[in-house]
Amino acid sequence: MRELRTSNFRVRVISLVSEIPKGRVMTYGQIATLCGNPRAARIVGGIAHFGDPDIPWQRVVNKSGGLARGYPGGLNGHKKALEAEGVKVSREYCVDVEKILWNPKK
DNA sequence: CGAGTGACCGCAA
DNA sequence: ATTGCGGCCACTC
Repeated sequence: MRELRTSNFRVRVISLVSEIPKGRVMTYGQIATLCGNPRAARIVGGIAHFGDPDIPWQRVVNKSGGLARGYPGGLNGHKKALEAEGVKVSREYCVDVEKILWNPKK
């Protein structure tokens, strides 16, 4: 079933991130890995930067649990967005990734 | 079609 | 412990 290669990767990432429940976050590396490309973590961020208004990219953080660098508004905007979702963000823009890391397979 | 860029990750000094 | 560099794949222009 690889006929839909129309940016299959992008569709996969979007679908995955789009299914992240409120109060939970995922790391770029994990998303990329679940997508089938553990080295495509950059692509995930790239797709987010290009635009996908239907996707809560705010729930996507890096492996360090830190917020994205190029988020519109800065880390403070991203932090606010996560807190609005019920995610506890440290003042250093770090989330309890070990606590709220969401696993779709589970 | 080709080239450049990127919201990352991992390792090395 | 901290900082710097490269690599990888996909997306856009």
